[in-house]
Amino acid sequence: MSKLLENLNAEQLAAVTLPPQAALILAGAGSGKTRVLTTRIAWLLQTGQTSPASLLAVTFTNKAAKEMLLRLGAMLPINTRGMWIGTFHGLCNRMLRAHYREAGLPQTFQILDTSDQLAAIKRLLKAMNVDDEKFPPRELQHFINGNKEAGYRPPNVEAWDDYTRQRVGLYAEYDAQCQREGVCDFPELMLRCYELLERNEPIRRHYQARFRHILVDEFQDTNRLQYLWLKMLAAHGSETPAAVFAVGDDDQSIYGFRGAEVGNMRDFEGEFKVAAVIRLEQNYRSHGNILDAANAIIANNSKRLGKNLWTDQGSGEPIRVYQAASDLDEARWIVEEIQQLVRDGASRSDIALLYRSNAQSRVLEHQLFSSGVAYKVYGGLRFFERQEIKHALAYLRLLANPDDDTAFLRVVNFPTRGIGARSLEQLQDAARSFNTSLYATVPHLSGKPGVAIGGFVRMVEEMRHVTSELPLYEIVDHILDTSGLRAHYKADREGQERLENLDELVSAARYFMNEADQPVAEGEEALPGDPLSRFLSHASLEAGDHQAEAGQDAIQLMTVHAAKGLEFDAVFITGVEEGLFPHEQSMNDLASLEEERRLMYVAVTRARQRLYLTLAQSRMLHGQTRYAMKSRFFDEIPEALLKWLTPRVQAWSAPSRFGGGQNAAPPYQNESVLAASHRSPPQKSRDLDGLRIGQLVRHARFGEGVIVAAQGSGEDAKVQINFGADVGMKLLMLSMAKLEPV
DNA sequence: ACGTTACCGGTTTTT
DNA sequence: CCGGTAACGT
Repeated sequence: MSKLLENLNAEQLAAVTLPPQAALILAGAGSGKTRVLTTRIAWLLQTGQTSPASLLAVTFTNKAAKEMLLRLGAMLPINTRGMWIGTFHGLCNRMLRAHYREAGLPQTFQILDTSDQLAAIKRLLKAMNVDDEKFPPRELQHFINGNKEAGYRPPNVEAWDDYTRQRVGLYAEYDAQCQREGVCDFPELMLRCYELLERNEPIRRHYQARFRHILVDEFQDTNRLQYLWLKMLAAHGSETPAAVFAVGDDDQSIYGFRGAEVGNMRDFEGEFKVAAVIRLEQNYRSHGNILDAANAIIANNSKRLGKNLWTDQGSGEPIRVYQAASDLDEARWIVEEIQQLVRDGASRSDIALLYRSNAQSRVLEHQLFSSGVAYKVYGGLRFFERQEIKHALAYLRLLANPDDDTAFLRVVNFPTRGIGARSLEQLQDAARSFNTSLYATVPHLSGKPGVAIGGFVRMVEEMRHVTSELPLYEIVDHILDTSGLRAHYKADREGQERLENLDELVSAARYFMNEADQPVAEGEEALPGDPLSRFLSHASLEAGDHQAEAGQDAIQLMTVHAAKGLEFDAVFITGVEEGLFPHEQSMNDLASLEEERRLMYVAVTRARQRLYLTLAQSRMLHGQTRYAMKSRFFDEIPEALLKWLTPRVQAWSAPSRFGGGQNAAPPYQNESVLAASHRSPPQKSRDLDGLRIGQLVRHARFGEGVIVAAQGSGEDAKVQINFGADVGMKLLMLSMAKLEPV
């Protein structure tokens, strides 16, 4: 046991060894959060305070759950298989499969991912003849999910206006459709599970008596429904509540936009009567200057639970700032800097390029590519989301649950088998009048459509018959051939990769049987459901890696959101500009501005040794050049921590070019401690009082603005300046206006 | 049934 | 600017 607790600092030790009671651990970035969580579990088990079966640990992502299991397995000689450690949705799915009857679901209910759900909503609107201009499917999806995640069924939604009442009606229709088809969307898994516990006393009592310790990771990301679910499962308010051990960081709450409620932390502290909040503030990741900057930034937020990171590693290097003339120059400079770092011995995979929005990656990628620097972009299409994989899964879904209309429509005519829109319309009308699923309606269909679609149904029936006794991977292999999917992609000269992915699906099924879903050993708890249903759940709940093909040593490109939880030796935060970071759609109200600030805090705290902040004075966005001012976050970092690598700009502006046009980007000098690059000065140059296009200036009356264009020369020189939303665009005489470069 | 063209819209994202 | 979708034409 002592070995387990070795090398923990005082706060970590206190957290790990807390008595069984509600606990809130405020774990700052890089403070050993995962370590505390897993050591806590190991300690509870090793000291015999609890058994693997009476413990539940919940995370947000599969990655985090896997990590926890892995580390736990390394700490203790126990079999972690069968333990209730997983994501919120994964655990709910497990419970619903075990009690599908009580939950009012078919045994083989299928899970709709976000795009399936959208398709289902579109189909509903069409069937009900609802104008999708008035009720945009995406908006409706957001409405439905938002309500589910707040715990509201249609009757509970407060609808004061007509429009909302109509949307509530559609919400109800949508739920009815899902029920008819035997499918659950993601929030439905949570809500249905919550209601199961709420309404079924024996089941509720069973789990409440069973789980004596509940551990929650990333508590700041929980939504209202997840909070209620935890409260229910923990038998909050009863004589014998479970001990909930919640770990989180309010300063890293960056998912408010998708329903996360940081307020849950405060509520938890109050409602669960947390005796002592433990703060993990010692950071083992970053050098002092980086932490000082992070602390200084986040200190500007109100409503914090309060926390200050510190390190004993020393201040380290200053934070390097580079202000480029354009997004292209920014990218170029970064790539040069990276090449220098690599020459100095840095490993590419320890360098990250972070950005606020995905659109920014394009220029960076282009520059990396043309310089021959290996890089990896995170956040693309995932394996189980690929078109060909979704098609194959749709056949499998029909085998498991023929009432799944989403799956039916996806493949009834793919590969093409002469079933057109008109036939399907007829089928959908008939299904509506019979109130049966499409599949079940087919036998009632007469005429030519009946024959064509009947053929499809017979094919699926045949598949089901032939595969009924086969192991999972052979089922998958079989449907790929019988459905004609393989043949289809084989005939397509661009289908090679898709074919390979289909083969990969067979491998995934084989792997799933062998590894992820082994038959249970003696005394272990069996996972509910048949192998096929389990595999399909797995595919929906764990859509696969974010196309990060491992192996090659490459620069890591990702959004700041995607970087949460990761760390790198060197981090470049790019596009640190007003309007981009903070994003313009989040600059205007305090709550979202504070989320942007937390995002910046997350970004900064990713760096171990070296942090770069870069920005560009002009940037191509949505097809037009935009000029931005430096981000307000710069003003929140003590000047002494920053090292500006951009020298004071000397105006190198030729009148002929100054007026805009193709070559409006002003030349500049570049002087980096690391990568001194030499660019030839322009042929014609002229000092315009230290001003140039893209330059940020201050005007006595109008405040700060950006020079957008200029015209004329000498006495007649005029500059056009954008002073932001309040003042707007101004054309000023250069000789009259007193402009100060900022 | 499938290809072409016109339009729109455009943070962040896991399950 | 660029991708995704919808409507249109063959």
